Amino acid sequence: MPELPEVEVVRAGLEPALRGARIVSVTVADERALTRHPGSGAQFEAALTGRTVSAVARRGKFLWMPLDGDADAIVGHLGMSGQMLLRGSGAPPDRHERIRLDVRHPAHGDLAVVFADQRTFGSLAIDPLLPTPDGAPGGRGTSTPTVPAQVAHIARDPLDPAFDDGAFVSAVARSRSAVKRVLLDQTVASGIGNIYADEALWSARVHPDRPAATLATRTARRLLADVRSVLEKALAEGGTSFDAQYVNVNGQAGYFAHSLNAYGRTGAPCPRCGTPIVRVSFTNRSSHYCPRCQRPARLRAAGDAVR
DNA sequence: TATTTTACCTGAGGGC
DNA sequence: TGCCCTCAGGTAAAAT
Repeated sequence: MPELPEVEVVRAGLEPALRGARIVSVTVADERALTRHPGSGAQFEAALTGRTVSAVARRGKFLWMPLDGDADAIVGHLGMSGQMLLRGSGAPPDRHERIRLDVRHPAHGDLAVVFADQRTFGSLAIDPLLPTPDGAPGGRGTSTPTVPAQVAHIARDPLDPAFDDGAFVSAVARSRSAVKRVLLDQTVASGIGNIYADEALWSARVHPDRPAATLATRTARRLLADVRSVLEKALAEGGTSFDAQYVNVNGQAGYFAHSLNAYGRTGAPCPRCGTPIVRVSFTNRSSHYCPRCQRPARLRAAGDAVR
């Protein structure tokens, strides 16, 4: 499932092919891929034809491609199963292909960018660019301090140099929700999904259901550090692939699935202590954790003060 | 206001 | 072989 590392792999793959490329034609094969776009498929096609892509940017799991003039951008979200694939000009349709952009790059020639999406949770849209409140660049891949309107309510991601650590720690301290829920809240920190939430919590030895506000400040900071190291390691390995659902722009899978310690390892021994990893239901999905390393509650004075 | 639940969607895989 | 059921889960809207 595409989370921050997977989306960053896609962004980095698209960047050299799209930066400076002119959109020659657009084909919307399935309008369900435009659920966040205010206009019709025909309007989407007409509005983009002839425009030039100036960058490929990302914040959290959102991608966007600013267009000439820097007033608007193509915004994309991969949802559960979305893919952005680079194909040769005239390549046959991909399975679950929803939208195709035919582009002409001054150095790389004619290419096709295919948005394919089995479960149709992902989408593309044209969206105006708004200034960032903090004046810092909107996200990875751009130096311009703007974000698409649809991304404006999302927090920066933990790998963003302008990420506000203090705001994260205070959001954790304020919330009565389970700490895993806070990690998944894109308005607190973006880019974290079910896989990396489980991995970071395992790494920090924090139980997913523990009320966020019960974490000591130093524990919250350690959790944030573990979030970062898990994301960075996954990024270095090309992201996590379980099946054909997540691939880079060339259709290749990532390797991080081999490095998972908790997620998807139900019944397998915890790499730290050997206790079998358990899986529990968590808001229509699953949490995986070590019942020995990640205790549901600790005595605050004894536990957090010491470690 | 803060938090929780639900809808959206398709294909893989298990059970019978 | 084929049908039915469950599961995967990010986001935003709706409900509490």
